[in-house]
Amino acid sequence: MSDPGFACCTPLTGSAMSSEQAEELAALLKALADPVRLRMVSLIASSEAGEACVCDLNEAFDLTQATISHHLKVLHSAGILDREKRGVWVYYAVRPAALSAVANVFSSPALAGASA
Amino acid sequence: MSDPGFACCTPLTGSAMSSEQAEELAALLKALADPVRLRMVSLIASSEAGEACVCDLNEAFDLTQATISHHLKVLHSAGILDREKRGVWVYYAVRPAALSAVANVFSSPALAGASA
DNA sequence: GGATCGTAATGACATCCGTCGATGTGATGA
DNA sequence: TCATCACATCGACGGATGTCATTACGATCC
Repeated sequence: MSDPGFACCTPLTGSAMSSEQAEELAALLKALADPVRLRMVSLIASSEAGEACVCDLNEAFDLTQATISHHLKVLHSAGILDREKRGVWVYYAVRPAALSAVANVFSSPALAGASA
Repeated sequence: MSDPGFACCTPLTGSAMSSEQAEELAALLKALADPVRLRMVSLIASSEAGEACVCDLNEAFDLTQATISHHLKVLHSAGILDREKRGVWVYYAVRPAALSAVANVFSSPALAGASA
């Protein structure tokens, strides 16, 4: 198609990121790409015990309890939050590995190209 | 309402992340939370010159040129890609600051809680 | 100047996502 | 046992998003 006989620009190294890896990372980012969920993770992570129960989050946001629960489920399903039921209350805690995985991807020289 | 008379769990430190900051970061993450766009950024960043023209990306993905252009526009609008027209072709280059900003947020102790 | 190529913009469509109200469920306490 | 509390789930609605076909624009070449 069009076959100009020469490359229009420098060739890409090709390795880059596999489709599979991109889908995985995209799922993780999609779970984080929401202001409410971002603040949820931030709140939980910055809490003293590193965890928070749903009742606190319910008061921290101007949203319905159903919506809060929905967002927590999204974050839990993505592997970003751990869920633990203690007595009547349910506590959520951030899984540091998930967040550091994101940090690693975007601080890698292949993507950031800063240190190169 | 309900006034239980005692906190059901440990209090949150409160500072965490502002709504404004959360919206900004969410916009950035939303632009990245797509497998195609993730691979685009990866391809561009891992190219020899750190940039790529649309024609290359057109061949790298099994998508319409219009869709490719759309994704590039999203990434450019989010401040992730720089756009430069040289002759007939348009070159896109990653803006390292945008990616390192994401890396910084998710490697900060307030969010990752790893070093605490 | 006209034809052709590379890219962007537009409009349409299907699907996904955030939010809500209502309901369900399990544990606690009177 | 029954009422209440904490949380999850369901169904629905409006808006955002990914994709395409088509059109428009600017640069290059003959």
